[in-house]
Amino acid sequence: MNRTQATIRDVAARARVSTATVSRVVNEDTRVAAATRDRVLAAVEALGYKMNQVARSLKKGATRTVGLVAPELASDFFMLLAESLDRELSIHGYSILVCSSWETVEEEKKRIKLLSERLVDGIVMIPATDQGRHLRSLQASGTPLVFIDRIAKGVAADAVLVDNEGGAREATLALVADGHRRIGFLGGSLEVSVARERYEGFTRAMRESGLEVEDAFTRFGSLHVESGFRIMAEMLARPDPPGAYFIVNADTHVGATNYLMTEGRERRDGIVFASFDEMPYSPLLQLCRWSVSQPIAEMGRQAARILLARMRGEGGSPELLRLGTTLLRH
Amino acid sequence: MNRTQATIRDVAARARVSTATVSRVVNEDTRVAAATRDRVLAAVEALGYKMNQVARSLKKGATRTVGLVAPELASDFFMLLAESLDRELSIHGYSILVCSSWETVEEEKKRIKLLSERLVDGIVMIPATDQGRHLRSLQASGTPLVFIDRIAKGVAADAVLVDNEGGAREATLALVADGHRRIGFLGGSLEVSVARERYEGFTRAMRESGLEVEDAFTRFGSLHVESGFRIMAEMLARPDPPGAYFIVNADTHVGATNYLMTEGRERRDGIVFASFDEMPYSPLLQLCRWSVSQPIAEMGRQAARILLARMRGEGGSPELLRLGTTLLRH
DNA sequence: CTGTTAGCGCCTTCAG
DNA sequence: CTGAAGGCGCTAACAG
Repeated sequence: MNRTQATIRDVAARARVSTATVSRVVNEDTRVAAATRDRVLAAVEALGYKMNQVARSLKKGATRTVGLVAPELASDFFMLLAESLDRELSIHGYSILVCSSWETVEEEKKRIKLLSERLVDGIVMIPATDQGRHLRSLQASGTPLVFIDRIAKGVAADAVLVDNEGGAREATLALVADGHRRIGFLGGSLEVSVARERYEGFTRAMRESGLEVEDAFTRFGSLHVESGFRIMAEMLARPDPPGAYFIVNADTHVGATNYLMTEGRERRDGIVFASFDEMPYSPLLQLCRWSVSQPIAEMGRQAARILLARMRGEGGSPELLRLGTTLLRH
Repeated sequence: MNRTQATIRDVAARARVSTATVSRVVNEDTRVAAATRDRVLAAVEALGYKMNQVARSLKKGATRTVGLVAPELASDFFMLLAESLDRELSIHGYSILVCSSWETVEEEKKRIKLLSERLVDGIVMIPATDQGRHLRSLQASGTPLVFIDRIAKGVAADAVLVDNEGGAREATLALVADGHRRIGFLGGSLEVSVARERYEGFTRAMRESGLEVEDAFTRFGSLHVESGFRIMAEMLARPDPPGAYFIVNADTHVGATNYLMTEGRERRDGIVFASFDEMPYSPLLQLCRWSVSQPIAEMGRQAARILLARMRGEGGSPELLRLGTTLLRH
């Protein structure tokens, strides 16, 4: 085994052709005589030649790489998305460079800069916040950007979202139809567009049903398990808490249910949830009556489709896709 | 905004220095006069210069990128690992290129080739199977490789594993101590080292306790939710199923519990689980009495540590790390 | 302290 | 159908 990797030159020398011909062969250019091609391929085989994609990228100004930026990597939503994106993009020869923004704009900015220096051909991102001004320079440089799940302001990019307001409204109306009149809201900060839209769907459904949205029955936290645990505990510490709740996402839902599991059975009797997200472990969420299922894999497919089109150079004004959700009864 | 990205040359021209000086400044080389540095930095600012990392990588023969290959991206274990790795590696300026092997060696081989062509500086992988012969050429090329969670045969690489046998044994012994004598095993294929080792821990504990491992009480599937659901159903379809089970991982556990949730309460009364993995939703796994918690974040940290050392060029024989697990009572 | 120069490995006209 | 040659943007000797 040779210490150093064979280059296109070594192959050329061995096959007694020029590097241009080797390049043509390995790139499947048709304008090469069959005999020459065979000689080149034999040399490739013999030397264990492997193309240096970095050199190729430098020459072509494109890397066949897309960046994926998310506020955190350890979330069910993110991983399903990443899997869907990988499936779609790898078919077309793209690799995925993942990075976490740790839920802050500053870190997001750094990641974007990094990706941009690495000449990624496109970026898919779940923005950490509503703020999108730091993405301007990216756009100016011509790198396609597709938002997914959430959207940031101040920058015109394609986006694949779900109908958060509609889904939340539907779920809340289902609780109302079940006869609940005192309904609480357990959710994430309104600064995150997803949480805000779901809150709006909730309040709209309440208003349409002639019900009051009581501040005392509303709790905002982050979108994490611990937050769900805490705000559920806070809620139940109140004198007369509601029996039904709309919950903003899966993690909050898990946290809230976890809290109730630490309490006695009598404490959770008569408590009912309607919640965003349907996960493999959803059947275990005993208090869940309604869940709003998001088409996560489809979001990944659509984002990949749009990004691929942009990377192919297809122009046009930004596409804003809002996919529907499905209400499930448990 | 200029149509084309400024290069080191544009900066050099504007600052009236050579490209070498610009290179020194942007690479924080100290041997540059303060006045010159300032002029260069001003030009960098004015032109919005951004280093082309692809060109840099070509020149240096290193990309500050590590590949992460896993059988699937959509698993809680994988995503926690990815997060931990990203945290550790990004500190040192490395980015992560993720790809899925879709649980097959052929696909794994393709991904490895891709990563290797992209000149990643190192690879962390959860092998899809025991087979590791296709990783030989990678090793020969000098790219450091660290296995995590599982290990493949036929190739000498560093590995970060957990004590699967010990953890499974401990959990099984706990069930025995609770008075159970008829204990079933719900698990993954023995061709996956993780499942095989846990099965061995289970049988060892049974043997040590003077108990029989009955084939009729043993079910192998994949390591997924659906598999857990199915094998639990199969087990309970038997005339006289056991009341206690050791379950090989979180997904199988969720699947098995999901199945029991579809059945009446009387059906699951008296059924108890001991299982590998502790997840945020674990409190919802009502039938779980004992769980074996894996230090996933620590595995990521250790893998990153080893990989960074290898990428720094530190030699030595492969390091095989086996981290301990923690038995938790529920 | 700064500049000149020679590539890293590949692609791509342009000739032949 | 094939070869020669000039970079892509950056770094690293080597001079000065």
